[in-house]
Amino acid sequence: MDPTCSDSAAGGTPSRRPPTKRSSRQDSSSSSSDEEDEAEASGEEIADDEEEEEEVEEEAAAVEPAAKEHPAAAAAGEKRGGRKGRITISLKKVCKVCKRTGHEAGFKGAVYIDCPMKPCFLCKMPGHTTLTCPHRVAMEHGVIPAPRRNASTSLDYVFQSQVKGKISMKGLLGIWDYVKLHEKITYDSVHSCILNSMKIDNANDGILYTASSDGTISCTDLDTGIGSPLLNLNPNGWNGPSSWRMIYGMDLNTDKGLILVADNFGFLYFLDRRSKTRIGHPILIHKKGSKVTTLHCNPARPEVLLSSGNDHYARIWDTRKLEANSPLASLAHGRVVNSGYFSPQSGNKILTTCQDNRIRVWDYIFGDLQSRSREIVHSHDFNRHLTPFKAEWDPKDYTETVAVVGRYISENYNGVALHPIDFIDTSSGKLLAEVMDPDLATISPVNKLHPSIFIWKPKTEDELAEERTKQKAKEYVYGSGSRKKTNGKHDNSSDDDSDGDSGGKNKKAKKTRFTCTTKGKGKFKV
DNA sequence: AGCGTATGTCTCC
DNA sequence: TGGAGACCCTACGC
Repeated sequence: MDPTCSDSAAGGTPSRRPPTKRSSRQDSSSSSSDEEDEAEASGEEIADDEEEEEEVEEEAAAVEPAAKEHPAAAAAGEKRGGRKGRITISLKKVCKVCKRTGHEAGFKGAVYIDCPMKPCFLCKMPGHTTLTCPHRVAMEHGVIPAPRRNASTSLDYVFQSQVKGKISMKGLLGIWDYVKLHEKITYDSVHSCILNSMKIDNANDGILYTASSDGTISCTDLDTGIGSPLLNLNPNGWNGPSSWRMIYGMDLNTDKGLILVADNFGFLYFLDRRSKTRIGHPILIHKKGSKVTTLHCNPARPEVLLSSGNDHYARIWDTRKLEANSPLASLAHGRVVNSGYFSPQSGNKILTTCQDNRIRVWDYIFGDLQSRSREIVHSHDFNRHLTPFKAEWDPKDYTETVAVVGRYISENYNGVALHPIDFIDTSSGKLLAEVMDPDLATISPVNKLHPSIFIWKPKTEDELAEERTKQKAKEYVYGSGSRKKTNGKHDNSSDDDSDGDSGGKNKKAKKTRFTCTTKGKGKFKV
């Protein structure tokens, strides 16, 4: 029944991998140093560049004292079954990424050092690393550290009970009022696999719809906790991964009383909310066999549907005349599209998150959709192990410009690597704020902003006018050449970015149309 | 503290 | 076309 228990898991640990053609550049640094050891033991020269690093060599008889200082050497000696011969302990710098010597990549304290042999991890362009990427968000400017908390709070309770607690089951659904934490209820019988989407039916207060990788849609009454299944795409149970259907995308069309559902094979289903029955036949809306990641009904025109999928497309549909291969528009992306959302008020804009490390914005869905209005470089290209990152609109931002999205690349916060949650002005690509908390050391791929509680305060007309004046003064002093320097050859957010540079140069980018209040905990950079 | 491992997509053969 | 293997900053249990 559980697809995750299948034998479909690919890859495996490096130690299980058979040898490949890349014999001189093996997967792990340990294996490559083993090779060097072997080579030296047999008198061969090592082809690698000789760097200035020293090598310590010990005779087998002297292993014991060496092992005290170098446990790895002892382990290596044991592995070889006490084979007599010279033990070489290499102190060469070996890059974990490209396996070459002479440089290192990885964490140095809380700062991650990039491999200079690879393209930039952030914007994917060659010639520089993440640290020097023009799209890099710098932490050093205008940061006000949050006070470290020692006292236990209600959040600590949640953390202790949920994160640290032993939760071995999958598909748990927890519901609580955040001011009454002790009344939290956990349901373990609603789904048997991970929950991918949840929607509360605003027209029927207290009804929650959930979509899961177990292939079912459930409807749960939040007051009574009574749930009922609405749809099961795997009525015949587990017959292997090739036939197991999982549901990721789901949305409600409250006008028509419909629930729209999409599976990991590219098909869209309609459910009638009241009769709890399927309507019509499944319709192929993305490449056959590819996952549909999100569905979103347009808030102003509920018959207009946005789907995004693993086939590198986001598509707009008219659900009144829906047929396969008949989208109103197909929006091409560089890689898998993690999510796509209409803007929350007018529904005229589209915001997508793609695994090519770019957030894309279309300003007007009834205009020319062939090319996106903006493309914002942002670090979120991590899909394995984690829920895919999804940028979302701030639902209470009437100007439909602010989006929230978690960031993958960490920042050094008082010696700790933390992953901020970014607030981005999608009209310019500028970072408005980043939120961090030492108690939140994990990555936050999915974030929901409160529908009514503001952490943003729109600027007054006077403040805006003052900023415009300051900006003009800067342009006069520095000229307009900075944009070229900043963006270089990268085609990023600036197609119609009249303000000049985008995401990375944040000393200038910090102030735009919003300020951020210091309500609550965590760190805000404005 | 350190190791093992689940997990998804992409590229190459 | 499909399968095997690679993959840069995880999170968590043992």
